[in-house]
Amino acid sequence: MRREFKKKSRILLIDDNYEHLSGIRELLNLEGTFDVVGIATNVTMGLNLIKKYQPDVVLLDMNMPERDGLQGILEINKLELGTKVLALSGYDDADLIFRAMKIGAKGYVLKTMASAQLIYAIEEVLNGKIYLPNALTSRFFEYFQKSFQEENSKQENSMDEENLLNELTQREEEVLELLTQGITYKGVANKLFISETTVKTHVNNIFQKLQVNDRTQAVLYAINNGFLTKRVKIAV
Amino acid sequence: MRREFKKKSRILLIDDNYEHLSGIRELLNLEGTFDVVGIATNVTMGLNLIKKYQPDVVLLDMNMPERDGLQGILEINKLELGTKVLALSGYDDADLIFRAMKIGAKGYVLKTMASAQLIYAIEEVLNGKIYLPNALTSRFFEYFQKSFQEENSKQENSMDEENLLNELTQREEEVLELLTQGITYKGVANKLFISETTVKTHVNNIFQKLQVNDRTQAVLYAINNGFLTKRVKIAV
DNA sequence: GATGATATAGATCTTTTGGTCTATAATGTT
DNA sequence: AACATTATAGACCAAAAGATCTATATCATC
Repeated sequence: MRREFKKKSRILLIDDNYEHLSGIRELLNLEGTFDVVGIATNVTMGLNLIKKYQPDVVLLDMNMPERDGLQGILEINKLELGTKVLALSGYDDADLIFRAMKIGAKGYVLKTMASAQLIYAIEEVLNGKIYLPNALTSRFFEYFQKSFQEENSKQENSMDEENLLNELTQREEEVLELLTQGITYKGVANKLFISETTVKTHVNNIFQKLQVNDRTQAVLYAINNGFLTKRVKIAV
Repeated sequence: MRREFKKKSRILLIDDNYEHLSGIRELLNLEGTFDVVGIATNVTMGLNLIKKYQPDVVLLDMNMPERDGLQGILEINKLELGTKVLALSGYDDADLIFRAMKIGAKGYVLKTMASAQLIYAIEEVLNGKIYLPNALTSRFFEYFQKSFQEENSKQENSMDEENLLNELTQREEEVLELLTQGITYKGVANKLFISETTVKTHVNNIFQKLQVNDRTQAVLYAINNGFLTKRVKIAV
């Protein structure tokens, strides 16, 4: 696959600093393999241009007034045009990096980085990879690990303690699952095609096993102990 | 800071494959800047050696029987000796990478990687950085973003919708807070020094505002709508 | 064939919850 | 002064939830 014969990659730039914008455009145009199909100084304009020109990659500045970069990522992704967003920022703010990556940026580069690295980042992203410079990867993970620290130390301690959820039989798990959706005995009975009293029996057994005395506590126990695994929640 | 005068870095290896263990030991010894202070073929042995020799870095194989690698990371960190764990694995299993990094690995390298890269990884980790090869960074982030996908798309849609929790008065929030701990009317009444009927009134108002009909649903609404923000949960 | 675990279900009773309506005091707003 | 909001609280009632005890039927396993 020789570069010369490849179609030029379509790039769009969004940055409220016009000087910077022009600088990058020059740089990318000089490179020869890129085609800067549009530039915008705010997200709203950018979104319109994206719809119009459907670029492969959008370089999106994170630090803009009003509708900011994070929001921009979400909205670009909402268009579902397969546009890849490469976040661009002046600072290596760990929180910002974390949030940008979390909501779907394909990479994150600093404005202070050498232009060669920017080019490389764009190429990686174009190839479907995710690109984060080593320094930012470090900062990202420090933040990442810190945000999970609490949970980890909790887990260290509770790891040898058995998870009471494991005591539940399959049927009991099904019942609990429905309880975590806020359903009454009658509702559960209907869903599982069993009598209400049977549900009550199951629920009572669940309470015994989880050492709680009511639904709410059972549901909370379930949520806090990985019953609804893969649940992730960090404020954007 | 010239390498020759630096104290050799202390490394410990844990891998159930003895051949591999010896191979790495040779490699690191040849390098000259490392001092392999111990090797172990399982986590239990490894932990003992770590307590004894206090290495700077532990190379820990992820794919071991019985007490596995993830558990190993947790337990090494629990010792709080500042030992840096570099995870080592034969496969680039995204889930495993994610979980290892989440619980505090300082890096993750594949056994198939060139020895130079292993050396580099160890050095980065020794310097307090976090090291993940580009390929694994990509895999990590794909997994990472996927696990947040649901939440992101939810946020896109619900971003303008008002959060019903905002309708609640301060007192109602306090009551809801207690409900999310699984407390009865009587319990809430005692905690807030008000009568049980007052609590009922508040709770009824909360139900109205959140458009639910019982505690469980209210608690679930609260949890799912950022009442307990910064809550993070991914199964280890 | 006895044992144990599981799923099913009925009877009974107490406690808790939830719905509705009314009422008062305090506070702030127009 | 009139009005709205909020926090407080009582009365009453119906529905739901929870606790306890007993009892079958199935299935695996020893």
